[in-house]
Parts: sequence; C-alpha cells; structure tokens
Amino acid sequence: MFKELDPLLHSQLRLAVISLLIGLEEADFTFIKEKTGATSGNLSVQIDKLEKAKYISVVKTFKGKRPLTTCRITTEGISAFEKYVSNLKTYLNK
Amino acid sequence: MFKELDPLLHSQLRLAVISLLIGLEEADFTFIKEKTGATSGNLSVQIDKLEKAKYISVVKTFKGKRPLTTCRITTEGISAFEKYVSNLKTYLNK
DNA sequence: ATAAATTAGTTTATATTATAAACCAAATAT
DNA sequence: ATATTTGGTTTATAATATAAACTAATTTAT
Repeated sequence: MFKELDPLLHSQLRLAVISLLIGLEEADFTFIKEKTGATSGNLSVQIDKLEKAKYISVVKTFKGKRPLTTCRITTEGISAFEKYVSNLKTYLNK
Repeated sequence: MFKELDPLLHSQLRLAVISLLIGLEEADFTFIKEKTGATSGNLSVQIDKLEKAKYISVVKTFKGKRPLTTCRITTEGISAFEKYVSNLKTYLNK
C-alpha cells in the first residue's frame, strides 16, 4: 500500500538540496543557500546529514582567499532519491 | 524554484491518511490504522492535527456497543492535498 | 591603520514534531 | 471471575528542524 519514505529525504530542505544536485551534479554552499532560501545554519546542518549518509560528497576548498564548500550528489544519493520518488508515488495517486 | 510544502501534509502518516481519504471519502480509525500500519497513539494524534486544521472531519459514534471514529476529508483538505502535490512536483523534476 | 561590514560558514540552544509507552473503559472470551 | 481484546486517548520521550549566536577571515570605508 504505502511505501516507507526515507526520513533523510523526507525533509523539505534536504529534498531541495538533493533535487538541486540531481540536476546540477555540483553546487557550492552559497548557491544552494540562494536557491533553497535556507538559512546558513540550517543548510550547514542538513548538508552534514546528507554527507554522513553518503548521499552527497562535500569538498572544502578556497575560492581565492575565501572558503568554498562544494557539494556533489553520489550514486548512492541518486538511487536513494529515485527510490524516494517512487515510494512517494504510492501516496499521490488520488 | 522550490515551493513551500505544507508541513501538516509533509508527514508520512498524515499524508497517508489524507491520501487514503482522498480515494475513499470515508474511513474509520481501525481501517486507517490497518492500511497505514500506524500505532493507535500516533494515529490518534495525527488525526487530531488534521481535524484541527479542518483537513478532515471526525465523527465519533458507536458501532453496536463499541466506539467508532469515522473520518472524512473536507474540501479544504482536498485542496490542501492538491496544492501539496503540485508544490511537491517542484522537487521531483530531475 | 583601524573600525565597520560582509562572506562563509559552524555550533549550540530552542521549538516543533513524531513516536512509543502507559493508560482507560467497555466488551468479549475462557 | 479474570484475562484478553477492541478502540481508542494521554503523556512522556526521542528525534528533527530551525534560529540565534558565534567564529574566523576578508573587504571596504574612514
């Protein structure tokens, strides 16, 4: 009937981050923050969770003299997202 | 870009309840409990929230000598669900 | 040169939410 | 008579999300 929804993806902000990265393959912290409208603090926390789950990889470098946090989705993240979307559909068929 | 997801519906159990009621127009507590696999306590709480938001109406009667809690979706509930689904799509287009 | 403001975040505290455990009342089964 | 089941509710706890406060360095303005 209703399939389980991965709690890691069933969060507005984390879902937005993953959704963004699915289309882009790479995005930095500030860009994600702008596109999602999240606060830095919330985004920082949620990116951390996605990274710990290996749904995204995070690389911290410098752009000139400033820190730059770059995120990419992993293959694990892609398949988790695809499964989430497929399971979600069990809730949406009116 | 990403549309706001109604937090009342962005919950696995409450979404399942609404999704069920959209198709059925009427269902009792026990039936919903079976279909969703929820615990009674959790279901009781979530039904309460949906009722307080006027997304569903709840009528308590007796079936023979036993209590019977019957739920129906309201027009407000239907349009909230439709909006939720439509907003959700902004997250799903890979 | 120094102070103020901005960038790019992290950490921590708090509010909200979800879930489970404990409970209740009545009915039915042993 | 008492044990179990039905149909829930209430309350306590765990998990989550969010915001506020903070850090550290960089620009920009004075």
